[in-house]
Amino acid sequence: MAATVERMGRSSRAPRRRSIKDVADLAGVSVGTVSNVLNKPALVAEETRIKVEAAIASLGFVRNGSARQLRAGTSQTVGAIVLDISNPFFTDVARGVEDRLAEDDHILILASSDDRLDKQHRYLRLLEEQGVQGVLVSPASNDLTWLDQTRARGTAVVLLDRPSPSPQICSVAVDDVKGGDLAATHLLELGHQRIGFVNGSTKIRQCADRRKGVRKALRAAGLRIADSLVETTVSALNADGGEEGLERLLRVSEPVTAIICANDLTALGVLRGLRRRRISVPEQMAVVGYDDVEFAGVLTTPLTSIRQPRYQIGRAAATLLLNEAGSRTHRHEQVLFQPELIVRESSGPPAR
Amino acid sequence: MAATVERMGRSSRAPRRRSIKDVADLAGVSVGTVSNVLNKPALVAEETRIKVEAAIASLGFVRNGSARQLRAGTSQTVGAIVLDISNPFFTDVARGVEDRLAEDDHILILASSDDRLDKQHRYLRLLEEQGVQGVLVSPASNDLTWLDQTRARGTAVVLLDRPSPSPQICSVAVDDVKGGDLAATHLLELGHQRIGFVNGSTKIRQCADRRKGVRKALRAAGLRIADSLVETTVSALNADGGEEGLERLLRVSEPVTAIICANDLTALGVLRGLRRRRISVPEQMAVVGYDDVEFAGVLTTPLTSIRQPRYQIGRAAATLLLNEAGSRTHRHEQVLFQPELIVRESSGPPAR
DNA sequence: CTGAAGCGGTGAAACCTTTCAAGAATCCGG
DNA sequence: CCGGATTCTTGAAAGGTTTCACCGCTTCAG
Repeated sequence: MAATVERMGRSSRAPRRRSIKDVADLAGVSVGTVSNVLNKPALVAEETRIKVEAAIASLGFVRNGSARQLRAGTSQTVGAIVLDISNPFFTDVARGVEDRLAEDDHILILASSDDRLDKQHRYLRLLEEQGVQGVLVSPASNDLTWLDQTRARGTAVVLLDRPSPSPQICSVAVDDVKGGDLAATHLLELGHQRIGFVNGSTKIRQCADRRKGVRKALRAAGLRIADSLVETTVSALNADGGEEGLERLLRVSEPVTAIICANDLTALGVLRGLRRRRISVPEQMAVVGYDDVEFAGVLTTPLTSIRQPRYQIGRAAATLLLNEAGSRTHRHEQVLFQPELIVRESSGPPAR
Repeated sequence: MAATVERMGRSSRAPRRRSIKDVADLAGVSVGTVSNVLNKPALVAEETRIKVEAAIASLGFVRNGSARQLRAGTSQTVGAIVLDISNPFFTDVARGVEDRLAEDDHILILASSDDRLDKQHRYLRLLEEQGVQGVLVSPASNDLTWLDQTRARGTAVVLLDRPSPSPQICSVAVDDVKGGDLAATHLLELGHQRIGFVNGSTKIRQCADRRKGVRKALRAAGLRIADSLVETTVSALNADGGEEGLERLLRVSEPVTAIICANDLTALGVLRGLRRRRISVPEQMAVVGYDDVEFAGVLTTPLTSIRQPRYQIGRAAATLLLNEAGSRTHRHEQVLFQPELIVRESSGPPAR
């Protein structure tokens, strides 16, 4: 992993950027006209426009965004603060945001708070200084006092992957209760009566909601929670956490015939542990994941999972933000997407 | 996947942002002094500083980045244009970039060109307008004429994941020839004499380089390429491509005992195909992937792969860029990282 | 006692663009 | 050929920050 420096060279850089004035001088018009060519081409005569455009091209002129923004009072940037940029969920959301912004010629400043409040605040401040039109935030804590302050200073805010606590705040999220319900109902319909649930801490909103959904489904099927659900909480929602959870579930006296996992990485660990113990999937144990990450379908045993419309979430959030930043009389909206069950080979009926 | 709007509310937003002048008035000092408090606190007397800081806090003042940048001529932003923001490789690189930039209080504007030249150029222009200190670009084509123009206008450029064609250009990349060599050498040391290679088009630089490395290793071991290497080119470097490549390799008269894959997704397809045919890994067929993506180690048969120092690549690129943008007498550097072989269970000696 | 340097702060210029009232040029019908 | 409408273009102001020459005072070395 050692880096090697191969070759070197010296640099000398250009001194000063061309300004609109340089263009005006070259084209023999005033700066106002150049500005009009740039922003309201319809106002300027064909002939003049061509002259100016030629000057722009020959100088390689590029607008100075700062001056533009300072004067016009409006910027072309939007900020997003996500919890973890390495998480494919947020990456896909970001892609949706970016695509939507591109349609309005805006660009995205993407930052990752790593679930830390201090980083979230630091980025929030930097983005405000940049004069972003607004920010999409996947909040790192339940404390939302910063939100009012930020909005009071004129920066629009849309909550990402977190339902809004108030009708005064825009948000885009997914119905995690429904997701848990879908997973459990699917297994119940296959005939399972006793289900294991490898979950994360209920302090995490997503985990708490998914748990709620699972329990709801069991009750709706007329089962007693105490008889039909074996829950285990793991500290890390990754493959190792999954193996650990599996181990605990297998030690329970009355064994489960199916396992729901809080996310696909956890499910991966469960699958790995089952394979090591030569417990076949889905014949001896059904497994359902959550997130439907890209590799879920290409595992040696393709994984049944709950899909969230990640790209659409991003698009919706961007749309809301552009709308909120754009109009003075904006109607705040709370968008709630529905998750979807993707059935693959890892789930089947329980053994006879 | 249908979205539902749950509740609504109306908005009313603040009229005007606080300026440095408001702070000065409240604190009873001049704007120059406030500016000094902000930028050179050492220059201003303790007492005055405290007064000003109190005023800033009580007004909730946030610097206007545009005005600052316009006057100071320097910004706090850096742009990055990557080929695919959904690719974990680039995500991890981005994280490295971001972390490094944070140390210097800079922020990252991240854009994805999706391998399209038009998008690359569009983003390049927008970033220039924003007045970024510089851009990290993973180029979408071999045409680098834009680079000189961009630099002539004063924007620093560092190539990402592409070795620089000239000593006048900074770049950070990984030695893909070495990576191919590592994979092949590993298999040769295990005793394999006849190896399959599922590769992408050699038009892709990474694929061409890795192929070069594989062939080099075989020659170094005294083997004839014609006898020891069976190559197959697949159109898509994903799981389906892998299955397709595997199928072709298995049809060859003199069978291979090991397979090298152009990336881990391809390897996933190969593994899946082998499993379906009940060919055991690694006993009957050894498999080596490339990239060491996160799930490589948690597959049902953990995958031997070639790791690239993604995070470090990002950090290095950011460092180079900050350096190039910062100093007038910058020495251009071409950093080449070395890949690393990660041995897991999918590779073993050939069957007797 | 003098001149220079240090201190803490001031106020105006400069950065580059957009905006807009007003002026110039052109064109039309009468 | 004129008055007036229409179409283009101009010039200057405005926007918020940083920078820098400068000011009046104190301190200190010579």
